[in-house]
Amino acid sequence: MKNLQQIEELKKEQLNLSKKLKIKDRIPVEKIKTVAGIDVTFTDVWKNPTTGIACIVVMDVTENFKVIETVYVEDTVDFPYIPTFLAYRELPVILKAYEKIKTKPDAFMLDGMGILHPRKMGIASHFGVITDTVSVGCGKSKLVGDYEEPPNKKLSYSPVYVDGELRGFAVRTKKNANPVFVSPGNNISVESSLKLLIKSLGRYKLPEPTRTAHILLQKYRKRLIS
DNA sequence: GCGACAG
DNA sequence: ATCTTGTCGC
Repeated sequence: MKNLQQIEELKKEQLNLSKKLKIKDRIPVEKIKTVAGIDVTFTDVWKNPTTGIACIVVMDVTENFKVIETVYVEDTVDFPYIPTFLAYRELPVILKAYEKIKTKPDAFMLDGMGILHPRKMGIASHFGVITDTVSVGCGKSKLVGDYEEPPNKKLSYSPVYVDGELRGFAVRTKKNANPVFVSPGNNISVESSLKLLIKSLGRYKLPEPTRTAHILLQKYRKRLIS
């Protein structure tokens, strides 16, 4: 567990980091070619501490999602999952993987939220601020915000608001599938985060970069524990 | 006071 | 997040 004092400290840290956010385009989405998908899994999710495994897959979204580079990193993780503090659990191992990649992708796509977070510091934003990169968060479920269910039609979407402010979109990436939630991590606008998500979509519900990272991790994990 | 709550 | 194959329904 974790004591209340420490949580309050981390909240302050998130608020401080949020001051460094740049929610505007560093590069037009039209010029983005390479997108890195980032995901994390654990050998034992119920245990603490446990071993976390991070995977980063760099791919060219303009060349049929051709994979350019893949890296994996294992590391001990000793921080529980606490809603709104996901970064403190998963970011350390992710940063190790980040240091390992040799190519410099135009943008990063993470599993989870960007500024669609109570303090605008979802894991994608935290990552983007720490590394000063273009990042986007795309999660399978909502953490915070108000929105209306988008129509059941491929690529329909609806805005998600927090404190009356537009923070992201609920996007129906596939017909008959629940919407995903996209928001800027850092160095990109809310509208462009939606454009990049759409640009990163293949024939599945989840964007290819994170979907691929997730699949590769499942295989890596099975090989590791078996 | 009660419910909600990324992975 | 993970345990797990086939099966039902839009």
